[in-house]
Amino acid sequence: MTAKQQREAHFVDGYLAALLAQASHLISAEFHAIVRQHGLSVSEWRTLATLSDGASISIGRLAEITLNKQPTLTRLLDRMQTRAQVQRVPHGVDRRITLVRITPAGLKTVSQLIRMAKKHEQRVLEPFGLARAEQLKTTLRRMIEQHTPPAMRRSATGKRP
Amino acid sequence: MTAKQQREAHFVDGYLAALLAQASHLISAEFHAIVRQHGLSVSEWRTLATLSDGASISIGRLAEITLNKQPTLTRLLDRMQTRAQVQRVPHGVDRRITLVRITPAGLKTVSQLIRMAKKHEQRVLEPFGLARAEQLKTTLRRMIEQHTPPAMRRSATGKRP
DNA sequence: CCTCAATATATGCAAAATCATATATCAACC
DNA sequence: GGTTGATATATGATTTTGCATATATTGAGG
Repeated sequence: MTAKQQREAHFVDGYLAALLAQASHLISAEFHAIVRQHGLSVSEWRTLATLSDGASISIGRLAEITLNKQPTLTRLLDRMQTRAQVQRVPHGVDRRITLVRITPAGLKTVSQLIRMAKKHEQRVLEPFGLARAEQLKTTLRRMIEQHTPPAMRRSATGKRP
Repeated sequence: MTAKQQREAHFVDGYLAALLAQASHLISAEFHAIVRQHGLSVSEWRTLATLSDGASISIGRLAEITLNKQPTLTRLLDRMQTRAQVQRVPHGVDRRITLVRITPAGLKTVSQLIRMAKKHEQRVLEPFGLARAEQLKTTLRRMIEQHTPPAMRRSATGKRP
């Protein structure tokens, strides 16, 4: 071991981006096993969870929330539409926009999963206590807000399609 | 808006896994733009950063750290080996294991990036202050530890190849 | 109106990821 | 030392991703 490595732990061990990615990956992986059992991919689960409140939302905005590139999501939606989990709905005012909404079938699938996700989250956060858990979420939310590019803030929720 | 949605914010807005994924994605995305400019994909950057301390490490372990599936990493390493950024090295004792180590060329590329990554991290954490930043990292580390499956703990560091 | 830059989604195609499984090796047991 | 189950990596076949770009629509100016 070199002198440098004695003074300082290995780069990746303390690097925030690496910690965030690892934590996100590990926490999600546990639940994603369940998601797969219900016949959904991770992106499909994120998509249905995002749409679970029943609101219509543009494809572009949906891509941002579900962390997909737009062409990827377009094709994902094609597949989900085939399985009747989501529907494309034209935007009433701006015809460039295609809105997406969940179908009853999709909602049925995702409702179960959301209940399980909440339980899983509780188990994950339990050892930290409520205060620390809230603090973590607050910090993450602040970080998200600070690093959301301005172009992304114009939300296309499509309340009036 | 239904009664339920009045009482309680939309599921994904408060869901820990979603917050972690969003934060991880946004923070990383900023730096990944720089990574791309240096001709590396995100997985390649993670791989080189992990190997940057010069130690040899098994392909399986490397896949865990870089959040890749094993077949994906095998093919990624093929490409990186072609570009002489990494080398495969046989394990001296267990011939099932193939160790990977960084080459001088790979190290040169990644060293620059690591310096920039550290500066980027500083900028990200600055608004939170040192105490809160450390607290965040501590919480993430605890979470990672608690959720690392036992099978993953047997580290194949390959100190004596 | 007409043009033109900006925006939103879709698509062709090449590259990459992934599942299932093959191959090779090890370790424990008889 | 031969058999068997476990472990580590590679590979074939297929699906998915994503870059670059096409298509469609809007909005602002002239």
